[in-house]
Amino acid sequence: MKANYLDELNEQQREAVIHINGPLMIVAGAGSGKTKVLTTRIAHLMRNGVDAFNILSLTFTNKAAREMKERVEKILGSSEARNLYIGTFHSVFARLLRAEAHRLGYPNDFTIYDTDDAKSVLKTIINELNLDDKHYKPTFVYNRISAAKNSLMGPDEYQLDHLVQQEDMRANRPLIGKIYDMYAKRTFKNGAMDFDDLLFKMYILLKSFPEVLHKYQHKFRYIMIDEYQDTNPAQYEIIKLLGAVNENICVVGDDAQSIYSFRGATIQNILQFEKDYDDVRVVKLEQNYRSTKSILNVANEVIAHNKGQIEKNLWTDNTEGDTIKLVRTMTDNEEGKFVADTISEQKLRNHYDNRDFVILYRTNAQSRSFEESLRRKAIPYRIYGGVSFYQRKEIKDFVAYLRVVMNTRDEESLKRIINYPVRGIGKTTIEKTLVLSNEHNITMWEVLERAREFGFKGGTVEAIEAFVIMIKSFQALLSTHNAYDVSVAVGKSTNIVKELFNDKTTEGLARYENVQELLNSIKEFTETPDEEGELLDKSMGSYLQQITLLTDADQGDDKDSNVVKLMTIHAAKGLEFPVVFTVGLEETLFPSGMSINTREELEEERRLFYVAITRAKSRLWLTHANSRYRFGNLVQNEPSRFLEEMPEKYIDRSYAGGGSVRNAFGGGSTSNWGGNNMFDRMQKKTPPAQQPTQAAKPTFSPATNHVPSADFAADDPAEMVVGMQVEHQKFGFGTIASLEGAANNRIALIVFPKGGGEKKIMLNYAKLKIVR
DNA sequence: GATCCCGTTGTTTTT
DNA sequence: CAACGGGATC
Repeated sequence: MKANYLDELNEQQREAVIHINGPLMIVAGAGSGKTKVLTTRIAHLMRNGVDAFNILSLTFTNKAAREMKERVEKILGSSEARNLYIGTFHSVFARLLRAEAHRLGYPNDFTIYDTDDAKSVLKTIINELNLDDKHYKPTFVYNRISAAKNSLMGPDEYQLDHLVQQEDMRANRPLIGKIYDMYAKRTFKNGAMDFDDLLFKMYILLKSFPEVLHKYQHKFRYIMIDEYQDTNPAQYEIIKLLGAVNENICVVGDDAQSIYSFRGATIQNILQFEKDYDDVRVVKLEQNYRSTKSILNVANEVIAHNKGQIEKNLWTDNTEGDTIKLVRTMTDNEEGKFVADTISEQKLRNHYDNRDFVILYRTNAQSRSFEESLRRKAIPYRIYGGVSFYQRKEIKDFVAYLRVVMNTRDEESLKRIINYPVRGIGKTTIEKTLVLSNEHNITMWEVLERAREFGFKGGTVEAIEAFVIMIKSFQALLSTHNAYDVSVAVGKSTNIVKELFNDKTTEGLARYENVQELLNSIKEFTETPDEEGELLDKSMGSYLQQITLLTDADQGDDKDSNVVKLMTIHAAKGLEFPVVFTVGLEETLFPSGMSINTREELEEERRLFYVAITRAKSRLWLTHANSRYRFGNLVQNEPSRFLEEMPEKYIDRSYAGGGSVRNAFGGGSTSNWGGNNMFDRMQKKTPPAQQPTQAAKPTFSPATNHVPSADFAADDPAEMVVGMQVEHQKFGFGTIASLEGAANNRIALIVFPKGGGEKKIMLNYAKLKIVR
């Protein structure tokens, strides 16, 4: 054990670490050494006689959990840390539920449904109710149910709650409560829990079984929660229950970084923590060790635009550093090119490696232009997020076998594989099976097991019996072989591997490789040696649980891969990089057009921006494009309002008008707009063309200089017809030349005499005022 | 039962 | 501009 571990802390950090008993709230500003405090505190607890078995630590990602364990071990110099209970809310509760599920009537090897599985079940139910799944969109219904569960509202409460019912009525979807009810029953029948159930059922478990609650209250005497600002009411209540006896609850968070309200998180949890317990000790970590003064000052000033925060003053001893560069390009492609060029230059000029750069964006869809430009310059990169490996069809199919082997109640997975690969169990048979299972109130699997008894005949019954025997043979294998061997057997007996191997198309090849990769991952999982006697759960059930609960941040962070990283700002939370590009800073994109309707939404967008800025250690670029493709159309975007909230002092706006500068120089061709030109201008600080008005807001001049009428207000697009005179905010007055597209996606061709000629305008997107 | 073509649809953010 | 789903077709 390092004797001097306390010496490495500043005063506030030490105060947080040595507080052992009683509720503690650590308000940890960005880059203030939060992880260090958390890990040191755990080590300190253990050094002061607290048994590792009695410590529960909840994190946001599995990766954070792993790191935390490693760091505690390092401080302690022993492997006692392996006994700590560290993990994400979801994975920890999944593990506890796997031990207790029988009490709730679930199999201990219950399946965990990911979002796709859940939506698929919902779609089935919606169709069963003869509802239109275009009106009752599974995604919409899923979100409603998810929100309900995250506020601990079951189907009955949902249907009895006036406010909720009113909302559904107003949305013209009064039957969501009914769907919720059926969905809950169906997933239960399937022996499956969705993500939200892992919290919701955990709560139910603790509430309904006092002996269970007592057991875990006694076990988890010390509870630590990271990223507390992103917890939702369900998590809040569970923590409250678990911590009620000892009240040794330590929460760590930063209200300025609360960015998950769309997932039910409520910032109130952290704002109210002091009122939840008596004698809450509050420690504020206000020294930032990560960023330059310039970066931190910009961040502080931006976040100051939000109301009602926990008061704190984040400061740093670091150097002032470079100014923050603000860059405007004409298009999204040029934005991509600019970033790639700048990365090349910075590598040469400041000796950075690829791994020092990150490109942060608001939406996953924005990655495209950066991928292209990086590929063109042969800069290796890696995208985090997007479609996960485990969401690919061939992987889901294979995993469905494993799920059925573990839990035959899982109808969703069963339906997926019952005739894949084709084995003569067709649509009619499946329908019949489902009807029988409903009639007799048994699972689909039981119907299959008793197929002959239920009157299936000829080839069908043979096919079914062969299938049942096959699955049972896998189950038998499970008791003598490990997860990997069983998986290989599945691949062989089902012919899936062979079939994919024989498919020589490019996609077929990719699918084959993906399945091989899956098998490899199972192998790795089963064969990773137990670390110093640590008993890891190597069962198939544990594997399946792990892969569905993987977070984006968890995907292979090959420490040695020297590549530029691309990710959403959400995915970047908790990370830091020497050089950060935050891109797409435009109105309707960042802040998102979906989140500008209430103060709360806008403030969350601003916090997101704050998170983006504070990821940077030494250099920060902020970029935006004049126009970009969205929904297949070129749209013009105003620069983000957040850009106006930054203090001039630390900002270098000299490239703000990249496009205009280029025009001023007369170089019209994009292709010769090389990075070197850009770089040269940067070094020489050549004043851009519109320098004289720099002090004002030169960047924010609209594409044309139309000033909207005083009474400008958007009219209903439905009323617009050909020949009508309209006014556009930017393009001025024009005439509708033609209209196309369906009722709610009409596209008008409008002639703007002063605003640049013909424009195609999406009516439900652009704001147009009818003149006559 | 598979494949192809067409139209529709969607872009916040994720455990 | 994708990607996905539904329907028609073989």
